[in-house]
Amino acid sequence: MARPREFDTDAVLDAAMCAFWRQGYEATSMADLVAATGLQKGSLYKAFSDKHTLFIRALQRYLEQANRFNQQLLSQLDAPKVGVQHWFQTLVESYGTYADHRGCFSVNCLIELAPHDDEVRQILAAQTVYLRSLLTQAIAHGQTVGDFRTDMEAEDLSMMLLSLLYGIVTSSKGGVPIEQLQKQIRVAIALME
Amino acid sequence: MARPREFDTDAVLDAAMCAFWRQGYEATSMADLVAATGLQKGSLYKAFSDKHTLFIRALQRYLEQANRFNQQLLSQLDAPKVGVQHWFQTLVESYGTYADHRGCFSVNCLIELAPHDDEVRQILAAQTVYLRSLLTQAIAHGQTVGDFRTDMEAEDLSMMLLSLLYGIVTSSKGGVPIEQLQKQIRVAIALME
DNA sequence: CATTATATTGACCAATCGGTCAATATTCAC
DNA sequence: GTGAATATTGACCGATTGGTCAATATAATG
Repeated sequence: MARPREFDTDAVLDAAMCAFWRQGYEATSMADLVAATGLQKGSLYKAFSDKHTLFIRALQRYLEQANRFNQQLLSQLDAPKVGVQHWFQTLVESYGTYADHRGCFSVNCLIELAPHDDEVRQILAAQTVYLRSLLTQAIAHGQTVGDFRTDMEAEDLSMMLLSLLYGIVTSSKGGVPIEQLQKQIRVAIALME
Repeated sequence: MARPREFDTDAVLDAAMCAFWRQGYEATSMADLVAATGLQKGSLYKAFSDKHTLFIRALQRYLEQANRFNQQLLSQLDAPKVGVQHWFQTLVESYGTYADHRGCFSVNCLIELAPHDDEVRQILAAQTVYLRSLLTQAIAHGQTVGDFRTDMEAEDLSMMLLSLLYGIVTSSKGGVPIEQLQKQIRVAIALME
């Protein structure tokens, strides 16, 4: 018995996510978001309360999509080493080939917001725990089938691999060519054999 | 034959650097810089032209100081493995224990500015080249004395180690405890033996 | 002391910031 | 069609943004 929404919430969140992803939180103005989403300012505020809430919603949507990918590529692998390497390569190829060098949204948020934004920090901490559990499981499985060295704990190897991922996507923001990024993955995987 | 400066340029640059380091470029206003440096707005503009120029000067000063440290700890090591590990640990201990989680200024700049600020990107690219050369040299030396494995190129190992450093300081911004960061260094060094 | 040259100061500026809201439009239930 | 409920619109707001500048102060030179 009321007027229905004219826009698709998910599409609007995707557009906002893209803007925040490329420019960061502070550098993205409400005017940018109006342009990116196609909504009027008032509609944005009516639907999402304020800039920060809209940002959190966009971040959460990003993580949901990322985790669908992570879960798909890291769970129940027949060939853990190849699987982990493929997951890593695919991520870096995706993040490292955007012409606008937008990098990884999670890493961008860690750097720009985590130190002073409790909500963002908490969301990203939970994300790290989840991703690490997927990665640790894959590596531990790989150790049982001889894919990875067993003189180191799977927990420690997964932590290192995750930090390396963060570092590689950081390098990519400075314009390091994709071939150099890919080579680092091969080196890291080789060190874990 | 004219009135002399009342302030010390380096001290002002240090104060500005600290503000940019903690809050990022966009989130630091000229009002913040006035408060941090103790100068009046007009004096800041007279001495440094504009916000961006001031930022570049602060970044350059940061890199000079960082490279004095890097050069001191990575050149002509009698015990390359211990030396590299010590350099790494000292950096991470420093970056990972600031109460404000400011992280590494270079990494912050890579994430926030490198994609759309040519000057910053160029400065950081040169910095990466320099730091990598120091690190590669130390590792190559270590290979000749049996400290590091020789089945991998020193170039590749140094690249990986540098990315790992970037990743570890990124993790530190999310509040990962220092012990976990230090453990990653030990694991990485062990993998290189 | 007068001149020259630069430094300091703080009032001032247009533009933009995030955010609000009254007016209008649109839908469904009756 | 009427009324209730929500959506959309864009003008509007005070605060803050980066930046300017005329007035004043301070030094070295002659």
